[in-house]
Amino acid sequence: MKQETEIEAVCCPPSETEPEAGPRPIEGPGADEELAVLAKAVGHPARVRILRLLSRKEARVCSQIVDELPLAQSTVSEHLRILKDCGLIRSREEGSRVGYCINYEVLRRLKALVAII
Amino acid sequence: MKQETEIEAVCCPPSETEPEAGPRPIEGPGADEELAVLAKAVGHPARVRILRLLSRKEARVCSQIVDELPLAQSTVSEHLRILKDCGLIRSREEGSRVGYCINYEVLRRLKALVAII
DNA sequence: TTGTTTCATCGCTTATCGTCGATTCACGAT
DNA sequence: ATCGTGAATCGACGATAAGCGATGAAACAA
Repeated sequence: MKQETEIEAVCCPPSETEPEAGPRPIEGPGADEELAVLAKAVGHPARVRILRLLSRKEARVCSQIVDELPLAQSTVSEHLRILKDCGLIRSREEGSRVGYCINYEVLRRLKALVAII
Repeated sequence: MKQETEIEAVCCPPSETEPEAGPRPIEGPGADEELAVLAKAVGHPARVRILRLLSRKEARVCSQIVDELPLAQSTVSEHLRILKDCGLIRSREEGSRVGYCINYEVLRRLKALVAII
């Protein structure tokens, strides 16, 4: 049996290609760039919607997310890729499906960066 | 004598064309769109930098901001316009200069919208 | 096997963004 | 009046983003 906490049970493991999430400065040029990258990813209504769907657990797998949005499957897939590239979400293969979940570590980081503006 | 608090003394009055800042829902489609608009405005390093300069009071007037950024004056002016259009900053004519300041009401709103993702 | 489902990726078109130099406009100073 | 300064706007350009349909790959069902 794998060691799974309540929250990890429905979430996705970190991937190798995921951006580093270690301790980083919350100010300075690097932080400016980091905040800009995360904010840009959030800067689209469809992606905000996706984040909320995942956060509220109203959807988990790709096909469910597609059903909730008035966009083509390929477009939704692209939005998911953008959110994944900046680390805000993670994915896990589940048979023929793909489950997505929030990466709360990066989301906390975004909140912290916004909070100190 | 005008009624000026410590903070208002260095800030700018609301403009007529400024987006409505009344009580609005923090969830739902409207909130998604609102968060996307604000996040998109923050989604550029130069604009993050401008917000920090204003927040830390390291710069106030346009020419100071231009001096702090490695961009042409017209480009900085465009970034200022984008931040102003979404309500995150305000401007005030000061003789031949233009003073800018954070609109803390809208900034608080952004923080709240991000916080509940 | 063959078909179906699920999702990512490719190719393409259109729209928006970012940047700049040049121009214009409004003030103050001379 | 003219000049100079500070800032917004304009026009153009390349780069990036957003959207879609079509295709491809993997998993499951029959």
